[in-house]
Amino acid sequence: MKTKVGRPRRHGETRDTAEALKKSALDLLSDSGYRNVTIKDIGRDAGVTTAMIYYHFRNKDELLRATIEYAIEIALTHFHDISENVEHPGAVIHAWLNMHVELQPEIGKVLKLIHDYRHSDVQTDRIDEVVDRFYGTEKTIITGSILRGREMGIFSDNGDDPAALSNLISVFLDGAVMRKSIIEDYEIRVSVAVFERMLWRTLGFSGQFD
Amino acid sequence: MKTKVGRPRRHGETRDTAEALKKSALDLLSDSGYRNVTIKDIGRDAGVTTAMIYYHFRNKDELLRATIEYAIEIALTHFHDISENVEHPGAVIHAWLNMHVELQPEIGKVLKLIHDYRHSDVQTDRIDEVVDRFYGTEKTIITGSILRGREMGIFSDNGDDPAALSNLISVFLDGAVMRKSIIEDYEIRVSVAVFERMLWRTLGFSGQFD
DNA sequence: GTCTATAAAAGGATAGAC
DNA sequence: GTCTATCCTTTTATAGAC
Repeated sequence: MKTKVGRPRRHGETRDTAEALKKSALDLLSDSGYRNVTIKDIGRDAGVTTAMIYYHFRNKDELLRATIEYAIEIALTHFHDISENVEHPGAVIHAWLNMHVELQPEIGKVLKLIHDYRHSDVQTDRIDEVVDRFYGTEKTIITGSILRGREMGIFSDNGDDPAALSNLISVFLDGAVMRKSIIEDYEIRVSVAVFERMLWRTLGFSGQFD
Repeated sequence: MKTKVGRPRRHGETRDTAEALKKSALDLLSDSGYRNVTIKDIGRDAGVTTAMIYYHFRNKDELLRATIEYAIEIALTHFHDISENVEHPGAVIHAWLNMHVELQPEIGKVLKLIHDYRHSDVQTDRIDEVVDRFYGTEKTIITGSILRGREMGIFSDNGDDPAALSNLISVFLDGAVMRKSIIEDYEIRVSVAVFERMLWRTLGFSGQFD
């Protein structure tokens, strides 16, 4: 993930501090919610004063926007890892589901930030774009796997639209990740496993990779 | 829903204004997010001054807590409507899914408030309780329908735990409602329909009610 | 129960030195 | 690049009259 070129630096922005700030912002904001987190809190957590925030970012909203972009970039890295390193279409989807279980806290943070920001009065254009990319990547990977699986004869073609199925998976996973962040006791691993079984049934797949 | 007895009134709390305030709070908070909404906004929307809020509620957090309770009470009313007026177990689940499509904005508001509140520093005990009741009611209704459907021979018993299936439905619906509030274009109706088909397949049900 | 007026606090943002 | 000090605005909350 090189953003050296193409991303306009605001002033003389150095990586270290700006990134530390985004990291702190991500943690604090997703954990305590926007309302409880002040510019001062974020600075303290990152080990700098508030003035530094205004050196690196135009204002609090800018920091937030940058933080969401930052969080999504990280998530997208994991997304691509799977699509590039896993072959079997069933295994891709399996890995996909599992990734959400393993990385629930991280993905939960991203979702929470997106959700928080959604109906704010801040200009959301650039965030819209990165959110679209987030869900777009997911759709590409899952839809592609379903299609490939059908071509390979692993999945049966029961007429369901692959895009619709992909959407189903995506929505369920969001729900699961969110539920886990609302209800501590929620057994996300079990829940996702039940969903997976249901999915294989729908796709006419045995659930055995190789 | 009579709360006349048992719920301690703070001062001389009259229904009209207090409820108007909760209504306004629910709208504004779920729409713009906590951070953009001030006590003044809520008062203005409800047609009273800020002082009135402090007459009816101890502080902003108290108003919020009351608002969440209020929102969940409303949702629970819809919940019970279905379980009491629909007979066929398949139809109950169908109605359940549909209710989330129809009432997405309202349920979305509730979820958003719950989510917002979750990791705040406010004492969350009373909210925990009402959230548990919210999900508990859902679980009771859906699990009961599945069991009843199996007893009636409408659903086949494939060994899946009814509670786990109920959970699956609940989580998916939360995801769908949330997705709709994040992505305007998301076709929640279609998405839920796809899910329903998948569910009937899992339950070995034709999808025909009578 | 509701308002006006105002106190008290917090938070966002900036100037200027190093 | 980073800090100290500080300003200014917004927001929460209260006192007291009607």
